Amino acid sequence: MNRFLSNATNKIDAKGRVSVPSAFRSVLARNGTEELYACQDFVFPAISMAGPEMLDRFEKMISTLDPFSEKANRMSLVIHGGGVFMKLDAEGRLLVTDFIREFTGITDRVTFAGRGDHFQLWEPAAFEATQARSRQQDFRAADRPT
Amino acid sequence: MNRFLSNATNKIDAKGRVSVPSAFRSVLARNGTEELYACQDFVFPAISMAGPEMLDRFEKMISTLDPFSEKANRMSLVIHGGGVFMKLDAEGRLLVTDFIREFTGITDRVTFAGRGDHFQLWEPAAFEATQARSRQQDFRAADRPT
DNA sequence: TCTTATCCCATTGACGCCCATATGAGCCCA
DNA sequence: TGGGCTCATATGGGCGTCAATGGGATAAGA
Repeated sequence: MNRFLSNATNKIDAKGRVSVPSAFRSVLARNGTEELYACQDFVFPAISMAGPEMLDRFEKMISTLDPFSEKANRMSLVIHGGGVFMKLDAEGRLLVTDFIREFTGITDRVTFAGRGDHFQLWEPAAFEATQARSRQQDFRAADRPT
Repeated sequence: MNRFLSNATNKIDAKGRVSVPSAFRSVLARNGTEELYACQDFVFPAISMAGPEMLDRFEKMISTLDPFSEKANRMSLVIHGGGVFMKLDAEGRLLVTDFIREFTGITDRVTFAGRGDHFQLWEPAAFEATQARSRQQDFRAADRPT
């Protein structure tokens, strides 16, 4: 499998590290991803992670704009200024930095959620709640004939 | 990695110096940048820094404008009149001058924000606020890459 | 001479690298 | 079917290195 699927919750240890689920790590390995680009999600209080190609996609989008425009500047501020490169340690763990904690509310446990071409870091309760709500609102309602 | 990414906040010491984040310094080293060109950002209350090639880009940009236009004049005033060359000390610190303080509002701490091909110096709270607002305005709605 | 900037060295705390332990799922074999 | 074995994942922690910071000493400029 080459896509990020399902979810799992792991503990943060005393040093602030957390194991990335093995299933996700093997997707990364298969894609040859060494470094991870992490950025704040635009909708939810979650951190999105993927290989550098995600950053490339964002930059391509910015490059269509006038580089001196305010909009291009704002986008760069979020994409470049709000993104980080991280790498896993030998055991496949990553450091849960303040950058991640503050944005997500994560304290001692992390829920990893697959999102197809990337995965996300969530505060467990927030993930639970948001997922439950999404299931109801977004599907049940919309797609029914009125 | 050869781009300026992510952000970090460092303290200004009693002598007015601040450490440039190690990640940024290694990008500079990789590009062989010794001297830094600094100027006021056009959009935000931040100081932009990069190697001298950034000045070249700006000049090229101005040369596309009518040299007698007000816009060309204003730009030159900022780029040439407001630009400074700085260099780091042996420990990778730079001196936070009044030029920087007055324009940004920086007092005792500096947020370094990556911008891809350059990086910026911000007053921490201002960066936080501007980035958060940009994330909402420009991304939530429409313009996400597919 | 006094102030401001540069050079050099010390301290501390965080992070990376490495190895050890535990938990649990699957497997083999009786 | 049940007991024990094995392996992989998740977790815990020691230790060395480096980055961030502090501060004294020296050089340069006003």
